[in-house]
Amino acid sequence: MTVTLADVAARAGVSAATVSRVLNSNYPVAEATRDRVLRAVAELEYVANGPASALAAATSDLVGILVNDVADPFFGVLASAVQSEMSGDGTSGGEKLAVVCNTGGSPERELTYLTLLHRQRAGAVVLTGGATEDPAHTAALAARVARLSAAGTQVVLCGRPPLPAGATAGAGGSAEAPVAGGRAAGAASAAASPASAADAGPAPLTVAFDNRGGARSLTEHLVALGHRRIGCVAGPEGLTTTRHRLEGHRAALATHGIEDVPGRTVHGAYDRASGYAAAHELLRRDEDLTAVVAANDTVALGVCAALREHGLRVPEDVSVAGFDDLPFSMDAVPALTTVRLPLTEAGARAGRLAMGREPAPADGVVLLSSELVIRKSTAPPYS
Amino acid sequence: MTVTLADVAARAGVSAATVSRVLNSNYPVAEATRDRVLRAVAELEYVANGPASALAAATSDLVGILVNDVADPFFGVLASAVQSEMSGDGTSGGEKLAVVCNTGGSPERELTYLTLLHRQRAGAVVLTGGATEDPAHTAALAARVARLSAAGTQVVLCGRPPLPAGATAGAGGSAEAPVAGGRAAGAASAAASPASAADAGPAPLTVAFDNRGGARSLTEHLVALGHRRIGCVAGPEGLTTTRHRLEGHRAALATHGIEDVPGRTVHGAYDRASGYAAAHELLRRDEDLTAVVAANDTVALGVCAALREHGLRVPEDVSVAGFDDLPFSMDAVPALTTVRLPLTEAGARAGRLAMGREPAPADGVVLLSSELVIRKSTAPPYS
DNA sequence: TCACGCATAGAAAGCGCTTTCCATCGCGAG
DNA sequence: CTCGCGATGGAAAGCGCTTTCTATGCGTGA
Repeated sequence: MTVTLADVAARAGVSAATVSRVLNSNYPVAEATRDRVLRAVAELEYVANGPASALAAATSDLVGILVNDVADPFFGVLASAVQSEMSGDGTSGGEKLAVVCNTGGSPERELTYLTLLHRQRAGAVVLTGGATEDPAHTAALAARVARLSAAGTQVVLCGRPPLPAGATAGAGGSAEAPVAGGRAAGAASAAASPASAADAGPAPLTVAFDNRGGARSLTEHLVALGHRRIGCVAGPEGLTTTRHRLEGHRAALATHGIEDVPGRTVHGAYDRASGYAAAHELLRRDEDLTAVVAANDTVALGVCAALREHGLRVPEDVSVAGFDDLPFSMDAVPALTTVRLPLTEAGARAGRLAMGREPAPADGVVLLSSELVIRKSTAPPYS
Repeated sequence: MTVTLADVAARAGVSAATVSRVLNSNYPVAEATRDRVLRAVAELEYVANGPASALAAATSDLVGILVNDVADPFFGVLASAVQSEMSGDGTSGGEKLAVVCNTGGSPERELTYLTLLHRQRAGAVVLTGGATEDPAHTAALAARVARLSAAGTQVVLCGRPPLPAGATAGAGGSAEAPVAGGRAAGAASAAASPASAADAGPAPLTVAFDNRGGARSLTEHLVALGHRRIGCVAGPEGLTTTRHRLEGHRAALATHGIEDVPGRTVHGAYDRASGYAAAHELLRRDEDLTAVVAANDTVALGVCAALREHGLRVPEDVSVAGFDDLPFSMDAVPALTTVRLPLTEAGARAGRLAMGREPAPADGVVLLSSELVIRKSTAPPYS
């Protein structure tokens, strides 16, 4: 079988306890003994049994990161930043296994992964990805998060809004135990309630982007250039991010007394195909748009492609603006005007917060501001 | 504390053994009993302790995926495919926690993660990322992989060549136990050697790309168009992928009797900045290049940017070809001519192989062929 | 010189689960 | 009517590690 602690102990001529102490270096061990143990470990090529350690110590060195899709640059960059921060970047010796989980944007898989991470007794979890506004899912999510917290796991939401305060405590009890009848039920819940208050554990933290402000400044940039007929390819309906960006866009319009024509807004997914389709639809409804703000950079690329097919030049005929400032945006032709979200900073801070390497803000929320990046895809209309 | 198996058992009025059997459904349990247990589980919101299960069952439901950088689309797409295949895609109930680990391209971190995964007793590991040709690292890697295999973990290499056959067995013993002296040493190794032969476990499998063939067809495409002065921005030196692509390129040149001028090849990293710098360098050396083949699509983007700065149009003045056919390549302007690597298929097959859902080929290697994709960035010279 | 305290290391009790025996029950066969 | 067997469920032994509690050996002050 595999080499165990006992084997190492035997080889080094010490007890298992001593080996454990050497490896976890949290107890005084004489130099000579330590050397002997370390040598035995090397000779035997001993690799500790993680599950056993986790069981005994009641905590594992696993930390999780949930993303919608690693293949999407937005999440890729975010995940990369979070991970390098969480796994200690190889610097500190405290090796954590930072793992990223792909939810594929599915709320169910999100819950599943949260449970799986809970099951693994992960030490921390960073949750990114679109937050749906579906109350049922929000409640279920809040309940899961509350349970993770209760188990001592630090949860950090990144790039999404904080969980509704009430839901955290409320949903767990009501939504999750539909079959509360039975003989022991009364006693159990009576015992559980006070405990849950005490066991609340680390409160969930949040690192969010100022989507509203970013969208607003983007549209204002367009308005400042002279655009009045601005199309909007918004993200999927029912996502807070979508709503916030749309609100920012509308706020800018309102500020400048521009009518918000409903037909000029089309919803779609955060991918190129949606942008392509949406742009065609927008053009079908109104041939005279002079600008289009897209849900994000990827969508903007699709919009540009559709525009080109219509024989329209960007930005001479139609200006196009993206969002996120993904890596490829500066290389697009024309280079995309967009709103830069501090993805790397967000990921890093979320990671640090999760690992307790950065003090949590009083209200538990870090709001990161965005920055308008003006490049070549926007210009005055009719130029 | 947390709810344990025993709590559920008590609540359901059965023994812990029964609860375990219900949850792992691998033993006949009467319908009524099962219902009672399931209800208790729901009421108590029981979440099994993964480490404990893993310890008792001597296997965890963790499966790992190693990549260089999730923020890089190449790995993002690959990881996404592997993961959706490994985590059962939500279809089968056998929930695995498929986790992706970012090595950042560092051989050390690669080894570290392998050890960490071993420590967690991962059920399977898919290893992607550039394979260095450094013998020391290759040996160390082979040794780690051998140990994982010995522990029963199925290892699958994806998008990289198979491990050298000899190294797998050889390196473990010689490279890893430098301090073999000591009283118990003789006995231990005597016992270990026969065991390691028996414990060999599942042999590592490989899913590789035909980099050589792809590069060759790409350069031949250029030659067929009439190009003779072809620059080459190769990947980092010391990587097998780099070497294979370069060999393919040179083979094509040789076939058509075109001299392989050393100065026309420049090495760089797999990123945009390298492509940009390399193109400038290439132009400095030879103003009259009519085409450039890049290490991959991302690099090609950088090459295009540099060319543009030189006032050269693509493809009218200089043709540019990429490699990989990443998602953004079709949207580039001009759309990139490139070699499509079946990333998704590779990831999916690697995932299936790792999970034992697909029979392993006799020689343990699956070679996926590439496909030349001709788009707008290549054209006849001087046109 | 002797007791006392400190620095080390060992013994052993679990951590929560899986799984191998066994015990029990109910039933049809002899 | 009794015996044996299949179908269920329980008891208990670990899995490999951490950690408390305890024992030992030594140096030191009185």
